[in-house]
Amino acid sequence: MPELPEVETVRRGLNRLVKGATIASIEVRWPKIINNDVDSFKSRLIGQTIERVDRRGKYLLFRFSDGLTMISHLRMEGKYNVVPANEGQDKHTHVIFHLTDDRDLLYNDTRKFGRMTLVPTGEEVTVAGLKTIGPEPTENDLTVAYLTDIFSQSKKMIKPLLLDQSKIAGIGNIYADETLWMSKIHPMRPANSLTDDEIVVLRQSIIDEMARAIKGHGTTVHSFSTFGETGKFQNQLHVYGHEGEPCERCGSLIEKIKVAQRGTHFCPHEQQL
DNA sequence: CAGAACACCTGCCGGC
DNA sequence: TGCCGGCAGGTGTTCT
Repeated sequence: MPELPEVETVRRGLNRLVKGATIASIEVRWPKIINNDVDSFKSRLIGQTIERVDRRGKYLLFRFSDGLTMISHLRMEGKYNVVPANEGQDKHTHVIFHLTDDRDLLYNDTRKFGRMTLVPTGEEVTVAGLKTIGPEPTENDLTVAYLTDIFSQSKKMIKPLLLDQSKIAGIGNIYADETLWMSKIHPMRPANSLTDDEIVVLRQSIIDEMARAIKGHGTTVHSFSTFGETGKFQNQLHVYGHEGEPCERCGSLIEKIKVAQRGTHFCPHEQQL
């Protein structure tokens, strides 16, 4: 469920469903998901109440009553579900938070890539990933001056740069392709070759696209739903998953290539090197 | 230090 | 049908 809009959708769902809930006990079936010592992770959380869930980039931050924060990253396939006690588990359920109100908060993850880390609130910044995370893709945080600065200092291709979480938080493979298409910029353009105008357009595309995707409850690729809410944003994608189909603006066929090991979709007519 | 390659996992799809 | 390679919305580590 991975990019920023999907994580934000999960965050809102969690706040709706488990804010104020208290942990009765915890089962960990795949210990590698927990970055802490598993016994200490469990014992410190038992009896704690979820005060709220925050987000930074693609990281969820569960704020607990006793000054603890559980950092949760879903990576490729992590999902949360809230179910009646002892229901809804399957072979991909790896962590179960039994709540005191006869419900369970389940963490499911087909590929087991997701990770959870428990830290004292305020020490999030010591965790790899959050240590170096860049600004949120919002009007206030992502300034033209900042982008101009980081782009001018890098010869790297623009697409892998957009995916670099230490430069901008929250962009993933889908929205990188979508925002480059909207900005008519080839994914392999060196970052320092972008003109001032292109930077302004790309910045606005990123900010607007993230906001639109959040409004649409994110993109659902494998027909999974989040707390009963299926993201609808996949209906608004222009290039991702549309290889071989005509570009909506010019009719040229969308191509799929590999850029820095990632599948990359673009319009060869409007996005030129 | 930047950048690339690889590691971590499972499921699904297409080709033979 | 079965096996095999390749691919998937991500990031942390290790090696140049």
